Amino acid sequence: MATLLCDERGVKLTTARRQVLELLWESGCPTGAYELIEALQQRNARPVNPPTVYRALEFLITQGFVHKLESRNAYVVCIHPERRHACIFFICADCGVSAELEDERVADLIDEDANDRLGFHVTGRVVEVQGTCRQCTPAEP
Amino acid sequence: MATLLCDERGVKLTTARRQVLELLWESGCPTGAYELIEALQQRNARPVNPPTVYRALEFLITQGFVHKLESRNAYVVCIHPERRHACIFFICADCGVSAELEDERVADLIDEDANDRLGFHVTGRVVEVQGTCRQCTPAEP
DNA sequence: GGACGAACGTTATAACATAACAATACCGGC
DNA sequence: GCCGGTATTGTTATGTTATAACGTTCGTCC
Repeated sequence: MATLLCDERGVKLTTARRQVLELLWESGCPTGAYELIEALQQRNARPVNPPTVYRALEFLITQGFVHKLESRNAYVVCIHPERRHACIFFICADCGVSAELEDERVADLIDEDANDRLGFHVTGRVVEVQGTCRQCTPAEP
Repeated sequence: MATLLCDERGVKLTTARRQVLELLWESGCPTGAYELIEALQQRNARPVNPPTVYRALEFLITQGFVHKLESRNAYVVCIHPERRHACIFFICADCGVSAELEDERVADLIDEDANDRLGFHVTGRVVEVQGTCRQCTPAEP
């Protein structure tokens, strides 16, 4: 699917980029750059230097295939890369899994605050929520 | 003021902690830990190692006197440390200044999403907005 | 004044990220 | 084909942010 989107957009999903994206899909949760470097190293059976992975990540983020979780210094695949969106990340402190949710209302409130109260021109938003996911929260009595 | 709050809470605002807080007040904008190390070094005319500043920051954050801007790896004083609050940071990409705003509605929406859609138990929120502040935004015609 | 815990000093290193430049691959026109 | 320009990758080095581990000091309580 990323392949299709890249074709449409006239950009190239090269081997390195595709592999990093695959690794993030397989991982299923936020993953650090150096974990990716190691995984890529193993997959290709040869040394991989940081810039390789960081460049791939930069590309994938620009294309909207991957998000960076600022509060974790970790990277995670985007669940709907086909369109721009205002998303919120819920990151479980226990199991490490992150859930991505779209909520325009939050973005709208933020933009409203920015405009009305500060005269601030918004270009990007980071909304990350810490806590514990359903699986890791003991059931209520 | 921080002194008073610390007394009330039975915790100590030691010299190192007070100095870091002062430096952040004087700086007036988000400041990196290593900038603080350097500034503290100058102020005290002797070497300061990272743990000194990081420990002070940890304390100040715990007490609510300082926030960490995750998207910047920078630290900034809190404008109302006397109570817990749900705040949003607006960070100017141009001049680097950050504005802190309180908006319960955003926090409520996030908690609502967490509860209703994910069964996620929220313990903390990071809401940081990138953009340009009023001063740095050219006036509209 | 000794036991205890909190804070601090010191050294080393872990973890995250980018600069700079050389080498190579890809792709259009000729 | 092959040339030239551009995008991408390789490589080396280094910059930046943060913490581990352990010993020392300091204040306080009995």
